[in-house]
Amino acid sequence: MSEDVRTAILKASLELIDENGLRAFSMREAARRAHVSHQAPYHYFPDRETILAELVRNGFEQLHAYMSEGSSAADTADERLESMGEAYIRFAIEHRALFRLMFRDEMVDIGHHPEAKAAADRSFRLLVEAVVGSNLSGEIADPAPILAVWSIAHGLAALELEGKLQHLFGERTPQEWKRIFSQVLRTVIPARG
Amino acid sequence: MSEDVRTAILKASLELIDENGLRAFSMREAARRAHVSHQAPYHYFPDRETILAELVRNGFEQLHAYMSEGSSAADTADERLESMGEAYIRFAIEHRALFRLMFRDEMVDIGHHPEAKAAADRSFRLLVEAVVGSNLSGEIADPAPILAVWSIAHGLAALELEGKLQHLFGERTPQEWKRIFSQVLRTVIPARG
DNA sequence: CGACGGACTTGACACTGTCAGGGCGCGGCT
DNA sequence: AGCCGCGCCCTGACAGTGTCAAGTCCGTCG
Repeated sequence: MSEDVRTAILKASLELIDENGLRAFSMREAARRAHVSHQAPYHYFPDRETILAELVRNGFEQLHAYMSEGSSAADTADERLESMGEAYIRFAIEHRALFRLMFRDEMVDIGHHPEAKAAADRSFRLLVEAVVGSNLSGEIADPAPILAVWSIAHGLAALELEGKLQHLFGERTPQEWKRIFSQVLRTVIPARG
Repeated sequence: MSEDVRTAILKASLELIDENGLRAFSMREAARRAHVSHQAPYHYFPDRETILAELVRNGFEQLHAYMSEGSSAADTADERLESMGEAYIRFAIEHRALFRLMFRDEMVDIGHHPEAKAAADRSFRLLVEAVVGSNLSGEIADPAPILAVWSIAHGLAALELEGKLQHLFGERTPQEWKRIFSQVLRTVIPARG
């Protein structure tokens, strides 16, 4: 039965940051929403950070799903990259607070939470494979193309989330994000097709 | 005399986040370091966010100085972009906590702090001019090149700060960052020189 | 001299994360 | 049957936080 309480706390925590941003989360408020005492969460998580780490893990698993779904429908290698970049940005926009949490070292030090780290690594590997073009898991010969794709997708997502882009252009649909991403990418990786 | 207290509070606040990260800042601790009571800061700033907004403003002015200094020593347009990108990343690495603060919407909503916003806009314009190649202040015809440069520099900086890159490669000197940035950029903007 | 207002103080409130120390019910052992 | 232990959850306390309210001192001006 106790799994109910555990999942209720996680659910409440996610709702809090989803609805009102990262600052809206607190252990006591999450406990309140789960209809338990303010100490009940400590039975399942040693501290606040571990609750957030669990959200981060779920987040990276969702991101993985977004990206692999996006890329699976693509034919060429270029289309795969475009779809993955668009999926990355779409995930960030659809889960703003969670995305921020996933990339906030001081809130969740991923080195202390192996399961979250593993999920993050799986997402990273998906991206590497899409760039390198095979499921090779050995050394990375030239990191520049990977960095290019990742930093563009992450940079666009971060700047958009922090409100630095919408005074340049207003709201954007996922379709438009895909175009923007691939346009930026092509400004960079031209001789591929 | 009272300007002393004001600057002492700002100095203490910056030291706090510099030394121990964003979470280390609190009004009361800053007041303690400035040897004033916990309410003295309220005489100069209406609330916590406004103190941080002042740090953000100084931060963007520093970033502007980094970038203009970097680009002034360059001859070609390409070199200018490389130097500005390197300066952007170098600033982020040398002022980790401050850089994060500057791009954290929920900590400092820049829309509520016109001076901070103005400083941010000046930095942005510097980048635009370096990309477009003139001091034109009219419409932006094609945003893709600007987005490319900005998102790559910002993406690299953000991923590095959040510890996502050093397991790929270890520490990097500014020289190496310049090479990485221009390499990534050239993977993207090839036919320029 | 006395009122005033700027610069700063002490005190309080509700909120937070976390430590300490309970209680209650159920399973297993003697 | 009686007791013990333990999983599960609770109440209580503590130091820390941001901010509101009210007070004190002191120089300036009428």
